[in-house]
Amino acid sequence: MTSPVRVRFAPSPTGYLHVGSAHSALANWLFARQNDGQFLLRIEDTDAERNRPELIDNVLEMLRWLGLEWDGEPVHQSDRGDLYRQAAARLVSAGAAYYCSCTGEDVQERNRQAGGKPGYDGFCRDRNLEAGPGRALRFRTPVEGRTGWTDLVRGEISFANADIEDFVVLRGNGAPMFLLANAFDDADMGITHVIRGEDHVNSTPKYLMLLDALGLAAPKAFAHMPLLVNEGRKKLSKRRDDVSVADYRSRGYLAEAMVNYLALLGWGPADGVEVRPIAEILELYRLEDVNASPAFFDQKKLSFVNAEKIRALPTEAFLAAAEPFLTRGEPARAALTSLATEVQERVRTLDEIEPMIEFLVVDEVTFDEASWAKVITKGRNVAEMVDATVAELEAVVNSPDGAAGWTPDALQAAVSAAAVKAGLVNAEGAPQLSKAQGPVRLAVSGRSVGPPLWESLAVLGPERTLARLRELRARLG
RNA sequence: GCCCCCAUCGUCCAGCGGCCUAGGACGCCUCCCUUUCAAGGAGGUAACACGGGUUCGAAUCCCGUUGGGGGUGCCA
Repeated sequence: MTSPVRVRFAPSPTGYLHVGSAHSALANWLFARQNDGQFLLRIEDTDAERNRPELIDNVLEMLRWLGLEWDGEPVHQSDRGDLYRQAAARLVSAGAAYYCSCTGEDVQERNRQAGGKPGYDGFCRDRNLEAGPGRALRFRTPVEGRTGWTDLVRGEISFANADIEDFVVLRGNGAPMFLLANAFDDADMGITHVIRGEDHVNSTPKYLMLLDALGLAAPKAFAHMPLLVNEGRKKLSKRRDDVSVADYRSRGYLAEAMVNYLALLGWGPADGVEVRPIAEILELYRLEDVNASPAFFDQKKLSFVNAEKIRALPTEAFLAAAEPFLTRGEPARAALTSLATEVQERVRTLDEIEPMIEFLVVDEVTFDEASWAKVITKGRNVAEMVDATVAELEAVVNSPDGAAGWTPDALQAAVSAAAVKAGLVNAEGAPQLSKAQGPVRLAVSGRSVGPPLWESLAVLGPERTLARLRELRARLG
C-alpha cells in the first residue's frame, strides 16, 4: 500500500494568474490526475499588506477556465496564523530559533563595513533576546553539514548549511513569513510531492531545515519546473511581458490551446505529436522527462496551437466559442453563421473573427489604405472591371430567377464574365480571377483580403453589393 | 560578491555511448494548389558553446572554461 499522492498549487494573490504559475499548476494537476491523487489549492496570503482578495477570484476563475479542477476547498493561510505561531513557539523552545532586534538598516550597515556581502550576519544569534515588539524571530541554521533533496526534474541538489543565513520566520509584528507557513502547511496538509517553479530552489534547504527542526516529515520528492522566460531570456514579469492568463482568454485563445502549449514548455511527447487532446497529454506527460532549462514563452507558437484547436472544433462549438467576441449583435451572429467554416479556417484567435466579417454588418465601408494602394493604384482596368461587374450582377438580379439566382456559383460566373469584358484575361482568354476579384473585394469590404468572395457576396446580398460597387466607381471618377 | 541551476537549429522539443552525414514542430524563405487570405502539399534555411579527459567509439559520461538564468527581503 503506497500512500496516495497529494500535491498542491499555492498561489499568492498579489496579481492575476500568470502563465508561469499556470505552467506549475498544470504540472501539479497532471501529476495528481495520473496518480489518482489529490490536487489541492492553498492561497498564500500571509502578507496582509500586499494581498488583494479580489485577485483570488481571478486565480480560481482562470484555473477553472483552464480545466485544472482542484480537490476540496482552498486553504487560506490568513486563517491559519495561530498554527504558524504555535509552530514558531516550538522552534523557540527547541532552541532552533531566536529573537532578533536588528533592523534592516543595521544589517545593511554592518554588511557594508564587512565588505558588502549580503545576508544576515547572525548578530543576535547568541544574545538570548526575549520576544518583544519589533523583534523578529530568526531560524538558527546549522553551521555544519549539507541539506539536499531529490528533484524529479533536476536530480540531486544540495547546499552547504554554512551558506545559509539565519532567516526570519516571524516578523517583528508577529506575522508568519512565507517559509514557515509554506513548509508547515505542506506537512500539515500531507503534501507528498512539491511541484513548483525553479525560483524556489534556493529556499528549499531552508524549508527542509524548518521541517526537520519541527519534527515534521519532508515531502517524498520535489520537482522544480523550468522558468518561463521572455525573448530577453529573463523570467517573465508582470510589468514587461504578456503574462496574464485572463488576457489571453480575452484575446481569443482557447483554454485547450493554452494548456496544450504550456505542457510543451519543458516537455515534448516521444512521438513528436505536439498538438493533441489534453487527455493524451495526461497519459504521456512525465515529470522525469521535463527539461530543467528555462523555456521561452513563444506567442507565435501559442497562436499556431490555438489556430489548430480552433480548426478542430465542430462548427457548433466554434460558433459558441465565438459568441463572447461578437460585439455587433444579431447581424454579426448571422453573418458569422453563414460563413462559419470559412472564417473558422482563417482565424488564429477568436478576436480575429469579428473584423473578418465586419464588412457584412456595417452600413458604410471604410477603405484600408494599403489595400487601396494595392488594388486601385497598382491594379489595371479597375474602372472597367467595376463597370462590367455591375452590369453582370444586374443581369443576375434581373434574370428569371431573380434574387433566388444570387448564389455563389452565379456570382462567380458573373465576375468571371466581367473579367473577360474588362480584359482581365490570360493568354488563352480565360478570366484572371486573382486580379478581377480585387476591385470587387475592395468595393464590398474595403480590404484586399478576406473570406472567399462568392460566398461573401451571397451573404451581402444584391442591394448592398451593387451599392458598394457603384460607390467605389464614383470614387474612381 | 556568494550560493544554486542550466547549456542540441532564431524558438520549443527528440536524442539517454554505436541506428546521428543529429530528427520533429513553430518561425522564416521558395515552389505547387488556388478567387484574395488562410488551410493543404513539396522543398529550403538553421544547432550538438569551448577545452580537456574516459571509451574501440561521445551530442550523449566526467572535469574545467565560457555563457545564460535564478536566489541572495521582517515579499511570496
